[in-house]
Amino acid sequence: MAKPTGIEKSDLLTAAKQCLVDKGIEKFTLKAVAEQAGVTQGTIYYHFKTKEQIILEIVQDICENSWNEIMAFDQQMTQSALISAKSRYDNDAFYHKLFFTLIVFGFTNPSIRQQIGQILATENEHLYNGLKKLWDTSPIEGVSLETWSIFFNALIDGLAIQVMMRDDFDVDAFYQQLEKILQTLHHLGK
Amino acid sequence: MAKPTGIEKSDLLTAAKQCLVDKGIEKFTLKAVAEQAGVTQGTIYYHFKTKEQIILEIVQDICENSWNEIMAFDQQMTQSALISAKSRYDNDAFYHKLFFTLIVFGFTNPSIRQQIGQILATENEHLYNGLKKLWDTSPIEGVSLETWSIFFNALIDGLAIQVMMRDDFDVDAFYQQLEKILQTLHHLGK
Amino acid sequence: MAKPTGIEKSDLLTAAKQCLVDKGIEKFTLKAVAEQAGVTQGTIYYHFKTKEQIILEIVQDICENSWNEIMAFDQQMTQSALISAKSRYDNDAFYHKLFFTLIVFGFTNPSIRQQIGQILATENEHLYNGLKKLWDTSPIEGVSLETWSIFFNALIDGLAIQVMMRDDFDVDAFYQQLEKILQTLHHLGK
Amino acid sequence: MAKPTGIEKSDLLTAAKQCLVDKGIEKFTLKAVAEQAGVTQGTIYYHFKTKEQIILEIVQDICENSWNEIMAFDQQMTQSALISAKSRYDNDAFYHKLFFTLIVFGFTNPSIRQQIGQILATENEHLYNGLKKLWDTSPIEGVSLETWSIFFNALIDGLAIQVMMRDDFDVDAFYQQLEKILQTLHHLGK
DNA sequence: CATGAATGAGGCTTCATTCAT
DNA sequence: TATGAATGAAGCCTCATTCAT
Repeated sequence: MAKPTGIEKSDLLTAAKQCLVDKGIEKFTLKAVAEQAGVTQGTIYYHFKTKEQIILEIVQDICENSWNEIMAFDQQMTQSALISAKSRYDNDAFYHKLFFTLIVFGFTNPSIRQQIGQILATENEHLYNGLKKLWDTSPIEGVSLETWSIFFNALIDGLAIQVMMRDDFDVDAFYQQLEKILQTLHHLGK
Repeated sequence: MAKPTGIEKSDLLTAAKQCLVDKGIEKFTLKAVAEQAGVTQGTIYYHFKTKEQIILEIVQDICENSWNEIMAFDQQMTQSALISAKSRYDNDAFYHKLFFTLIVFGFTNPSIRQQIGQILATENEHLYNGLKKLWDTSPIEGVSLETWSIFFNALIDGLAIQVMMRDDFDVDAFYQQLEKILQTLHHLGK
Repeated sequence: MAKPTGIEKSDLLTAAKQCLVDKGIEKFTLKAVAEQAGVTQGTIYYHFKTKEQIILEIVQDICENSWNEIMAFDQQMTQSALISAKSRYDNDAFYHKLFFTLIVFGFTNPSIRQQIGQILATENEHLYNGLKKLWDTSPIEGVSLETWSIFFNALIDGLAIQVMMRDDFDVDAFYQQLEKILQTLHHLGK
Repeated sequence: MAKPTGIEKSDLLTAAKQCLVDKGIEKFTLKAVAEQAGVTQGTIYYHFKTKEQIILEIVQDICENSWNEIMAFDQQMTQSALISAKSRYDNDAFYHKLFFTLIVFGFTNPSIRQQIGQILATENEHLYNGLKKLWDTSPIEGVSLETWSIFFNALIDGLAIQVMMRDDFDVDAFYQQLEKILQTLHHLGK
């Protein structure tokens, strides 16, 4: 008993994220996390002070790490990649479920809420940088690029909801038309 | 003991909604609902078979009733009313919190998920009807009005998230610029 | 509301017996009895003061009524009818289950225990009367007919247990050999 | 809080048996077991998955352990020891109450019923072995020793019922006459 | 470092019982 | 006479958390 397992905090966080998405908020128990990670409950308490702390660190982790991966598309930004990359169901249902779950946590937990706000701000910024590369100026006068970035970020999240909740949502058809909207906007700017 | 209270199922549902928003998923307990409604836990079980049933009936209730009130703006639909009405924070943070909470419930509960999908479809339809009145044809060729309704519905939900999670979000400034986007789209269609 | 249902105490007792056997002691609830009888729980409280009272009246009912039917075989008493009649599984698994259930109730309820004791005494007496008709004198000197009646009554109950609890119990084979035992005893007495 | 108690599963089972006999099926609560064992309810759930599991393990325990003690008489088997040993009220009212209680549980729980059946089969076997030592051959032609063992086992259980339920049952007088029956059977075999 | 045993508070649920109608 | 709404106590069970080893 009491052998080093070589398990690190990040492993526990990964297990915790998986649990949160798989079981939902109500059944997100430390027992479940421990099982998922292959350790005992006691071990979790060696790494985290409380259950809430785990959730907080998940949020921080997303803020710091996950974002990088998700925003890798930053590089080869094209027209509709703007939106599609983060929204395609297959790629990130997991991420979006996790994200929305944390948002709902945020409703009653100021500290989480604030961090989620921070993440959103960062997302907006990333989109802003992407837009700057694509568009010389805003396609519509009086609408700043900052506003456009918020606009698209909101669109991304809202679409994720539709995709996740509606079985009959035709993602591909929608993106084809979305592409046209973006092209039109692009031409407006010239 | 055991006197009629004159309390009806709808009162319990109202109390339950309030609790769900106030306390969050984890602390959404039947004790809390009972207290909120001014009855005993036993009474709740006289009206609902299980806790899950309460949540299900909340979703159904939203589907059937709440929507009417929220969509009252259907009548005097103007340009940006399209979006703003449902999104203004002060008006319906309650509704949006409730809605997102149920969405997250839906992640792990197929039966709820399906109903939420239904609600989204209905929302899309309402927006579609509003758009038909505003626009003779789609402002952009190849983009159907159905797509636009999904587009705006997603935007509404995504914005709600930003509004709810970010203290520094300047709602008014954003809506002013959103208005311009809508005007531009409107003129495109001519 | 509040219509006479023509339901009488005996109907409720019948329903209660059925529940007791079907659901077992732990799940013997008044709700179950009410459903079985097709009335509401309130109705039960019109006829019985408490749940315990129902059980008590079941015992009394068995003591007074059921016994007559079960002991109808008294008339055509033959050799092994002595035992078989009351023991054949198909005929009275119901009765035996009820009886043993009440016995176990009696372990912790003196008033029930006493009545069960009374029932057993009556059973012994019935068997005694049957034996008197079959045998002029006891087949074994020094063993009274009273003892034989207890002996056979115990055998009947003990066999019922074996029959009820063992799937592989070969009732017919056993009774064939039991018949031989009884015949031998019969001849001993001559 | 949360200090090792040195209590083991077998201690909890012992406490549970005591409760089952003392309080009866209906009042056999985990709270009662916990108090009897001097632990908290939570501790019980650390060792057993459900309440039903406790009952199941009681049955298993009887099957494996108790039997050895009870059947110690196997060694010095004499005539009526055959029956008396297991039946004398003072010795094992506890065991018999427990046993009958479990039988009644078995009525509505197949898994328990099956194990009880197994126990009965084992009892029959033990009696069979005892009989083989006492009797060279069966006292009555056509009646196998297996049948006799079932016969006596049933008698034992049936008598236990009479002894437990009737205050006025004269155990000693009955056993004296039972002895005579056994002697007669013994002589028949010669 | 890590564990397993233990805790106690609290959650969901059932149930006997009551009472106004 | 019968009912349905309501109650509150109690039951089973889960869970975050603690602590000796």
